[in-house]
Amino acid sequence: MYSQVNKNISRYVVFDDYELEVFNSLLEYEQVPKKTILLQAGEHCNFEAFIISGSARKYYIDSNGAEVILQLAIENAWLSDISFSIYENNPSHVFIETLEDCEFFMFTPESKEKLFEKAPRFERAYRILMQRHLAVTQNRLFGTIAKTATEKYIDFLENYPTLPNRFAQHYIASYLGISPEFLSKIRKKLAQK
Amino acid sequence: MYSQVNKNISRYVVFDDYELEVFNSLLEYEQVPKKTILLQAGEHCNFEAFIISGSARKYYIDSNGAEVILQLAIENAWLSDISFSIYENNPSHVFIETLEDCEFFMFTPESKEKLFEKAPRFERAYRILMQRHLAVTQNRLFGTIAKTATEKYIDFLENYPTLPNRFAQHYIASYLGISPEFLSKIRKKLAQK
DNA sequence: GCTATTTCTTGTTCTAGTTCAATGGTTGTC
DNA sequence: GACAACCATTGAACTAGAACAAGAAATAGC
Repeated sequence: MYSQVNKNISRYVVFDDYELEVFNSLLEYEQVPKKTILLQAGEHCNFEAFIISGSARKYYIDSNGAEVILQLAIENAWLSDISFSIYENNPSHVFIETLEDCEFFMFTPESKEKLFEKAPRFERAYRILMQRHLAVTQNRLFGTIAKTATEKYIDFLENYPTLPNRFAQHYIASYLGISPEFLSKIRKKLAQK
Repeated sequence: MYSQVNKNISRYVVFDDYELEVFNSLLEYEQVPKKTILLQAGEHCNFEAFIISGSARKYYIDSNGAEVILQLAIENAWLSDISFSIYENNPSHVFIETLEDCEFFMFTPESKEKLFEKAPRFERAYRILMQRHLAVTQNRLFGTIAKTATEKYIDFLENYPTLPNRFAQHYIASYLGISPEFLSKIRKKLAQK
C-alpha cells in the first residue's frame, strides 16, 4: 500500500528504513467520492495529498469569473495549494475537486512539520520536489506566452499523452488557455493530416 | 557589506551567528560590467547570484526564435536558472545578461552543498524561497492565461512599481507577453484617462 | 556637441483566436 | 431504456492583439 508513495518520495533522495517508517506513520489514508470539493476559494489549504488512485482538478476563478485549470492530477501526483500563504491580503481563488473516486495519502501541515523534525532529510526531498515543480511551471509559462494554440496542444499531447483519455476536452482547453470550441477545431485540423 | 544578503536569507528562517558566518564565508563577491552574458543557452548554470547592486534580465529564446523575458532583476533579487537539469534531453534556451554594472554574491553548486552540510537549516530557508518563487510564478501564469494585455500591464505596475524606471519598455512588453507596439498603445490609452 | 544606434510612438493591415448560436453525441440516472 | 444533463462539433460574425512600416525621440559613444 505504501510502495507507490515511497517510490515517489525516493526519486531524488534515498531514505533508510527508519526514515520511511516515520514517513509512512504520518500519512493519513482517505477515500473521497468523485465530484467532491476538497478546497474552496478563500479557505486555507490544510493538506498535501498524494493520489493513490483516481483523478482531480485544481482550478482558479479570476476576477472576471473566468475559470482556469491549473492542474489535472492523476494517481502518483501531489495535490495541494501552496500559494495561498503568499497573498494573504487578497485571498486565493483556488478550488480543488475530485473527478473520479479517489484514494489519498494526506499530510497536514502539522504532520509535515513533525516529519521534518524527526527525519530532517525530508526537507531536502521536499525542496527538490518544489524546485522541479517550479521548473515545470516556468516551462508552462513560456509556452503559454510564446506558442500558438496548436503548438500548445501538440506539446501537451507529447508531455501528457495519457491525460486526454482521463479528462474532458474542455478541461484540457482551459488548462491550455484556449476556448473549447477552438480546441475542437485544432483537433479536426490535426486529424485531417 | 553582508547585511543585505543576510537580511534577505533571514526572511523566513532566523539563523544564529554561527550559521550566518558559515553562509557569509561561502559567498563569493563579484563585479560584472553591464551587457555581460552570464549564462548562454545550452550551458549549465553553475551559480546562484544575489544582486547587491545593478540590474539584469533573464530571457528565453523559443523554437521560433521569439525572445521572452522571464525575469527583470534588480538589487536584492536572486538570479539563476534552476530549470536546466529537468529537461536534460532538450537543452535549456535560457540567457542571463546584466543590463547595468552589477555587484553579486555568488554561490556555486559546490558551496551550496557545503552550506547545507555545515548548516542544514539553510535547506529549509531555501525550500521556502523555492515555494514562494513557485507561488509567484503560478500567479504570473494565471494572469498570462486569463487577463487582457491592459489588465496585465496594470497588475505589473501594481506589483512592481519601480521597474518601469529601470528597464526599457520593450523588455517589459516581452515580460508581459505582448508586442512593444501594443504596450505603447495601452500606455497612451491609460494616460488619456 | 554631434553622429549613430537604439527605443518609442502612431497608423494601417491582417489574423489567430473568441463569442455566440445551433446541432448532434455521450454519459449517467432512476 | 428513456430522459436529462452535459459535452463536442461546426459555422458565422467579431475583436484583441500582432506584424509591418515609417517617423520621432531618446541614449550612448567618441
